[in-house]
Amino acid sequence: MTTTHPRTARRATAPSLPALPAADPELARDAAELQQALEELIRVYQFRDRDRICCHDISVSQCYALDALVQRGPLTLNDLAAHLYLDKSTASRIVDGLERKGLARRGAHPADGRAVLLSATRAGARLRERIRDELLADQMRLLADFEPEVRRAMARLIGRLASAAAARVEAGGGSCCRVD
Amino acid sequence: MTTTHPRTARRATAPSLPALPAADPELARDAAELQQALEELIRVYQFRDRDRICCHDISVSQCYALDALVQRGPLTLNDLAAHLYLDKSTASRIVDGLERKGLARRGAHPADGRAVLLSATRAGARLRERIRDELLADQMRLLADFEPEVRRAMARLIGRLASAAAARVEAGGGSCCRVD
DNA sequence: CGAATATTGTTGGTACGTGCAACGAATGGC
DNA sequence: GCCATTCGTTGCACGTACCAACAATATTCG
Repeated sequence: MTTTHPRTARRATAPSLPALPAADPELARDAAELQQALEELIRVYQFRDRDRICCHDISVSQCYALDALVQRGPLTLNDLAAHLYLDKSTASRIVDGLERKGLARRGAHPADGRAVLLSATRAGARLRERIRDELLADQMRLLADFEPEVRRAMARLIGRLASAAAARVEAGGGSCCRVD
Repeated sequence: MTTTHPRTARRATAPSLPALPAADPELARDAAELQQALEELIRVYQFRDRDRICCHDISVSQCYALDALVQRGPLTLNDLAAHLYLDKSTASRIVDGLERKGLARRGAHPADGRAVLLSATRAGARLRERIRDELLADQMRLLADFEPEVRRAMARLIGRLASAAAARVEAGGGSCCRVD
């Protein structure tokens, strides 16, 4: 325990894992398999994103933020932070970067003097479109090797998984080392 | 173009997107859906990992590295870096962190005086096991809501997708703004 | 063998990502 | 009008990430 990371050690060891579906070997196997596959998937996609996005003079996080601003219209900083699962300070700095590059704008909130309304500029929307097209082209090349039913199933199932995971997280479904 | 990120601008605009499977609206739709779903999935899982792993006084990257060392036995630094899709300097620093915490060790390579052989310590293996169990428990709780066939399919398809993506990346399937 | 070349890992430099705590400004309840 | 709350920014500390340069060792080839 040399460095005490901020997010560190709210409780080091769970006394006993909370309410598991208990003995279901099938479930356990599926979970392990999924865990392994997800880890690989995330590692490789993170790399891909770094590689593909950074050459547009924009970071991956900035790209995600830009995407959110384009897709979900004007957002307050808190909204954006929540959507990205980031601290508002982090979100603020990411917006700093986007603003510096002229890709996003901080506007006044009509009804709340404290809040800011973030939106993408024309240039931001254009860039986002270009990057999106490139990633999509990548994805198409990758998917072309799969049978149509398989790739359709992939998209659907991953969507369901993402939604379920998001719901879990948003429901506070267990922040770090749960305090019950 | 204020800040010139290292990985920036090897070529700003692709002259014309290389060899797409061209006109297949089905494929395009699936790709777009998958893209969207993956983005959400990765965002939420990254958050989960940060939240779950960091409270063990270890960073997400360090955890991935530790996992690789445990699962794949002793590795050289280059091997580890390749596995994690990171620069060797980054990998070296991550190992610094693990070593400082007594979770990994740098050993001499029997056949090559330049190389180091990285391995996890007992403590490292134990920690990795504990974290793995927690993540797995999470995963099980999440999967418990799905029908058995669905969750099995999820695990399998995500595995296939990850493999395909990894193969693409490793084949140099298109580094940033491809130079042809 | 010995010199040139290549590879391995570390370090310096730079910039961004990330969270927490503390802060000023504005809002809202009373 | 005052106090508590909320919004966003900033200070701080550290991790992540790249590239470039370097020392130490291996390898190739004359």
